[in-house]
Amino acid sequence: MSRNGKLATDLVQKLERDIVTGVLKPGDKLDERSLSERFGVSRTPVREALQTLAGSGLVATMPRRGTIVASITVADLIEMFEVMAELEAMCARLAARRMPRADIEKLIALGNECSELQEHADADAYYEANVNFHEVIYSGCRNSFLERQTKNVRNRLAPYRRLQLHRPGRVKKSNAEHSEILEAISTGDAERAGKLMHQHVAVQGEALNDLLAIVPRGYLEPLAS
Amino acid sequence: MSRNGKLATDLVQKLERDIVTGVLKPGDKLDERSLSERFGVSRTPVREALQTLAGSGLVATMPRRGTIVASITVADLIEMFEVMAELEAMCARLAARRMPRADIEKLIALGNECSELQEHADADAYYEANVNFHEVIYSGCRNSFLERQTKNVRNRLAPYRRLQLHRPGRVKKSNAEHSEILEAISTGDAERAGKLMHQHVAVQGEALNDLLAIVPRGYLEPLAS
DNA sequence: TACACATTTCTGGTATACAAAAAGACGTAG
DNA sequence: CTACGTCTTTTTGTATACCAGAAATGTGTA
Repeated sequence: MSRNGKLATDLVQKLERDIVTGVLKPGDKLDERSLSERFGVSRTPVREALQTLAGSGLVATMPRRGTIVASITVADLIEMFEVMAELEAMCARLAARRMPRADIEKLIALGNECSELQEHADADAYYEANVNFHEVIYSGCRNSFLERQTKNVRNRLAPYRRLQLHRPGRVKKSNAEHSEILEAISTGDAERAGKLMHQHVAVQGEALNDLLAIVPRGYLEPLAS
Repeated sequence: MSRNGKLATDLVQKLERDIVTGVLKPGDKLDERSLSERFGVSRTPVREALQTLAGSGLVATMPRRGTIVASITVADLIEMFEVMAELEAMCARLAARRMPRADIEKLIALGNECSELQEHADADAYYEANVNFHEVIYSGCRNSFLERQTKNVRNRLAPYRRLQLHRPGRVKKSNAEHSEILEAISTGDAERAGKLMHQHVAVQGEALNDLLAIVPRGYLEPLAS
């Protein structure tokens, strides 16, 4: 059975996908034995995978008490969105200065795809296209370290961010903002691109209250880190 | 023998300290068996510690080829400093808006300490005080997530950043910049604080060439990630 | 002398076994 | 009937044994 070659890495990717896509929800227990027999490997690579995921913040490990999919406090959520807005704004600023023409074309295409999907009110499909749109901008900043850093924070926020789109009217507004950002980038207006992206990503004021109101029980910790 | 309670965590902290303080240098091999007998534990916690450090980017693990203290490419170095400047700038902006009066007093004290140490040309002591100065600003941003994120990147850059201070005249200039930043923060001028901090941290133009010129052989990878 | 191939050795990856601590179940006492 | 304490069970943390793959070395041939 046991195929060679870095089983732990595979597990990390599979678990990461399950967490980011919402198959596994914040607070879910990740039992080592269950996982090991589910994936047909021993506990060792499972433990390594969990260790890695803990390092990137996607899961939380409490000594002697097991590991769960990371659930964060309201304070953490606010802080992380604050940082996320800044990171994405930086990506947008740099992208406006550095993104090659070919990628701008790609961005335009994805913008159009978002617009089309918006009509059909398919939240999941739109979410996918939306992710692609943002990723092209990450890539366009031509700073692979910033790109990795940004994706990491995004992944950690994914379970909560996904909820946003279910707010009525959010998809339409989001799409309009995409158009503005796209225009700023393609004209090379770095400052404007950054500012627009910051507003696009930041969750503040009433929008924050709305988000908090629809976060399911268990997604948030009562208190403590 | 084996004392209970999360040996791996201790190892992470010890190795992290050794890397950040320069006892272990980029490119140094981290042999699992040597480490395990040096610390008197089995390979299992050693592997977990290395896994964790790999997650935070301080060491690099090549499949079947062992792990070394992370050595990065010139391109990586430039990218990371670009992000670092932005993160510290964000800390400074937020600190200017949020830092409580008591912390500002602390910052003034540390600024003075830096000034005094500058006279004596003790690079290591100055480096220490300099770290403290910056950490008070991280803390002052009142965003613990941003604080952790910033410290993480700083740790990864530590082996290279330490080299900067050995450039003649750098300490004096750095200290002058601290004064300006301090003034901007204490007067609540967020934009100015951010801009000054960005310039303070960013390594660009001739300064970059100087830095690259004194990076020891082995600190940088020839190519590839 | 230089290069190619085989063998050996060393090191990392995986599995399993054991120990310790926490959670849960059960019984008894109040 | 409830509450507390003890025992069992479950699950994590650590150690050890085994396996596989890559680097190093040695040998033979061109």
